Amino acid sequence: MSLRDLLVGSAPTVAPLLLGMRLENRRDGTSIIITEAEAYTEDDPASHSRRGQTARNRSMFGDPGTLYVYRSYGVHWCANVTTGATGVGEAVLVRAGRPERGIEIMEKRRGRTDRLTDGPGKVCAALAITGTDDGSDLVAGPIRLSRALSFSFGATPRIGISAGRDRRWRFVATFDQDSLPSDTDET
DNA sequence: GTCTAGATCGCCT
DNA sequence: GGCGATCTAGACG
Repeated sequence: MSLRDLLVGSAPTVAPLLLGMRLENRRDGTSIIITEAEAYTEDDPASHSRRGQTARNRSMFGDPGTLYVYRSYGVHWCANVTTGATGVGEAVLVRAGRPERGIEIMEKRRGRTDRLTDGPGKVCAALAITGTDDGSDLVAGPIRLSRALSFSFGATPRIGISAGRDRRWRFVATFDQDSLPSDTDET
């Protein structure tokens, strides 16, 4: 399944799938591994798309895989991955990540060496994502989303119970060993 | 036209 | 835990 196909799904479905993915700025090689994501939909009172399309949230209604960037509190930029079919106002906010590559550059941008990307505004600051990137394509553009950790996951019956085994509510991820970040990447 | 709340962050106490 | 920074869409008059 292509990344684009994956992003056609609804935001609450796509959000957990973004965990473990890489978000990178190909202009300078900085990247993070996404660790927190939040879904926003059209019928969501907290969503910018709740009252239909406007000039600001236009990207949220764009093709799946579009980057939606907005300014928060007039100070910070926040990056979203647009999901759902074109014309549907859904997106997933990249809330936090783990620094992966170009850490020195990100440290310089953030003016510190700890907590580089543990908030949505910080993610954008570290990766130098701004309003000018709004509407760009996350699959082929300068700010790019890609599958970083090679893993598969499945749902199985829960362990150690006799009743309710038909509910396959145990979720397991299996990682490819060499796709895991090394310990030396720790922030 | 004016007011206000907001998907935040860093610094202050 | 509180607060100010600083911008914008939407609500209200």
